Amino acid sequence: MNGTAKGELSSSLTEKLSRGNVLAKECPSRGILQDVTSRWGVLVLFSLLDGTHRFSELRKKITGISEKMLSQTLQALEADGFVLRIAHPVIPPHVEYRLTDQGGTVARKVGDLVNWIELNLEDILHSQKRFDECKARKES
Amino acid sequence: MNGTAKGELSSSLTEKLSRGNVLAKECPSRGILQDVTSRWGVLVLFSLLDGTHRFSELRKKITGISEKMLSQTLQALEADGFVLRIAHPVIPPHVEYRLTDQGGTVARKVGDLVNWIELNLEDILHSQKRFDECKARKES
DNA sequence: GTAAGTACGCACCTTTTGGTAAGTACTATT
DNA sequence: AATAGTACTTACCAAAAGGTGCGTACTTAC
Repeated sequence: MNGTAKGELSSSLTEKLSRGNVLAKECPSRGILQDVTSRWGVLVLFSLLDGTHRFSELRKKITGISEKMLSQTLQALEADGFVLRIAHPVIPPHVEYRLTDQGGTVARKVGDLVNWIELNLEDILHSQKRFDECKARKES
Repeated sequence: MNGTAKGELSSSLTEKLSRGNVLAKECPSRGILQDVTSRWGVLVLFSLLDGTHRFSELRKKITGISEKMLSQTLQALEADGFVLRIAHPVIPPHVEYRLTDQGGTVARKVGDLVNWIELNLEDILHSQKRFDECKARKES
């Protein structure tokens, strides 16, 4: 019921420099969020957490990603300033990708989430099964 | 070069109970991750961080979401055990949504990411502008 | 000389996601 | 008596995401 959307931080600190608001339809923060949380964006950030990788290394590491999607998401993350692209002018081409400082920060947050899901996977899968069975019973 | 993918945790702890691996194509953790990081999933979790909400409250809070998408993502999050749905058997219908314990944990991680992006939005937008200008110069 | 690897871009097509509008069943308000 | 609100679902359509295969330009290994 006060001016700020969430009670956690007081507006004096929060609104100093124009802060984004993802809950607002037109806010550009939604776009950034999508780059970071997109299907492949998450996995690329997560992969880059353990250091510099070449294009082909990422392709092998992230099973199932296509070249098109890999280059597309790398470009989006580069544009946002989360990933640094270093091209060595040699033949055959040699390009390296690594996280920027900002990228490291987001990647660690994303990695946190990913790790938690990986660890709690069994639990979650059980929940899903229970939910599905419950629904099936009601439909019969 | 050891058995585990990431060096952070030793395999003895990590692999005790079958842990997921998002980097593997067939791993069900990818599906869960998508529920959580989907366009609307993120925003629903984030919104529920400050307490129980009714359907129509969420709809108003998350600007731009359609009823269809809201109910769809709520159901996915409920199935995963992140959101609890409490239906009061009255007319007109009264349904409340809140985070489960597990849901609270993921939502806090998601919220962390969202807050960071909101706070650093200006910076990121500058990066994007620089990147676009750079690209435009090369194309001309 | 043929194949493979490097890091992509492009065109075409399919799949998934998401929006719109309508309907439901009932009540409370005007 | 008509309208709005509650929490949805369903059918239909548009838009976005994503996959496949091909091409590039050049080198190294077989």
